[in-house]
Amino acid sequence: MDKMTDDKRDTEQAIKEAAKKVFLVNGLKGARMQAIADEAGINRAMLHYYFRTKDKLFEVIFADAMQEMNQRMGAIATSDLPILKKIEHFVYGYMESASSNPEFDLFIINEFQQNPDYFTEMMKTSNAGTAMKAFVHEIEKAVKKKEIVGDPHQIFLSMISLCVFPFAAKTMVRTMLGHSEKQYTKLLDERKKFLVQFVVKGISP
Amino acid sequence: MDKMTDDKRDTEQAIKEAAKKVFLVNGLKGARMQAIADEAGINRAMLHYYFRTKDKLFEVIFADAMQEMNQRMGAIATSDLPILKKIEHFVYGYMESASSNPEFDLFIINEFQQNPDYFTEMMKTSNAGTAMKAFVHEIEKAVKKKEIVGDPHQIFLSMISLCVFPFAAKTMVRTMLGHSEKQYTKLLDERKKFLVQFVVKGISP
DNA sequence: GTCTATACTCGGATAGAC
DNA sequence: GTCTATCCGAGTATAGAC
Repeated sequence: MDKMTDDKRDTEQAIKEAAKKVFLVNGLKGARMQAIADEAGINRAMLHYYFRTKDKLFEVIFADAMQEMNQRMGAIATSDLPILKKIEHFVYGYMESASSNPEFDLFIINEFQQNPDYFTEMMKTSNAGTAMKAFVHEIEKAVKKKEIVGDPHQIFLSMISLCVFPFAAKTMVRTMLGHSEKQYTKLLDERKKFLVQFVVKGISP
Repeated sequence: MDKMTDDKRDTEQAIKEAAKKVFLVNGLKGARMQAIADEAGINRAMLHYYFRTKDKLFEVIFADAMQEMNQRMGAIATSDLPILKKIEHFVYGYMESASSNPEFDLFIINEFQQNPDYFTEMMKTSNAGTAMKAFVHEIEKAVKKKEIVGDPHQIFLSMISLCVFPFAAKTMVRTMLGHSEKQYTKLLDERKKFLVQFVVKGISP
């Protein structure tokens, strides 16, 4: 009995991990149930046994992914450090989180694009939304106090762009720059430091 | 005879325009031949008559798209203005071009991701590659002359990120900021001016 | 719970009449 | 050149034996 339960949990967990991998790389439509089954070391029928349909399986994985996004954006919410420290904290937090899951950014962008309504709703309830709004508000306050300059939305959008794009468009950029996987990883690693300086200078009065 | 030829050209052209629309939004795999046929006001069989297969049709459209990318990047290559003017020129050129074709950026990123080898080859032959390399080189020279500071690749990547991301992740960012289509368009329009100031400050010595 | 066999659906491609 | 009918492969989902 215990054994059965454990087996079940293990299989379920194995499927989830496999599904995450495959969905992140290929998206909902692009993912193949066979690929997920292979990755999990089981056969297709099992997937249906545990999760009924592809869509249902995706929803589970996707909820996890949103959870991760919340955490990333949570890098924002912390404490009441001065704005420049907060920015530094966000850049490092996001970039490090993204490094351990490079496919994630493009995945989210795409799924957002294909199902805007679903996400609009999701955004309201999730704490990613509130964390971000809070951060934008911090920027607004700092601008009012003349600690930094520029339109708050533009500043926020710029930070997101600078952090996310290099991961989302990884293959394209790598090809453009003619970098190897290793070189690009190095570039991304060094980028944290560069970005903090770059952004801080860009918005200083 | 003339009439037939004209009809043929017209149909072919109609298909190309329809295909471009559908492929840009849905990508190669996501696009449906039926959707293209509907958009062009003909039936599916015609698509095959004119372009044989979906892949062949895509290649034609894609070549056009790369052509467009070349032009965008061509905004770089121009003349020997001082580096800061060149940057300004690039930002305005790219953003305006992207505004008239907002789906393009995400499309390219995705197809790149899914077929890296194909593009790596494409990059070598196309002049988009050379135009970019030239621009990176300009940045390198300017850094050496101490006109600007920072790692040239980081600077280049930052410019691309700042310009491309707001279009590529349009829906996601809009949702995050809670903007309407109109508000977001305004944000993008104002962004050109913001970016030039932001970047110039960020890399000034 | 796990497997094999099979049903069903969708979408790209072809044949053949006009 | 254009249309209708049809084929065929791929991929999801289910039935049923073990």
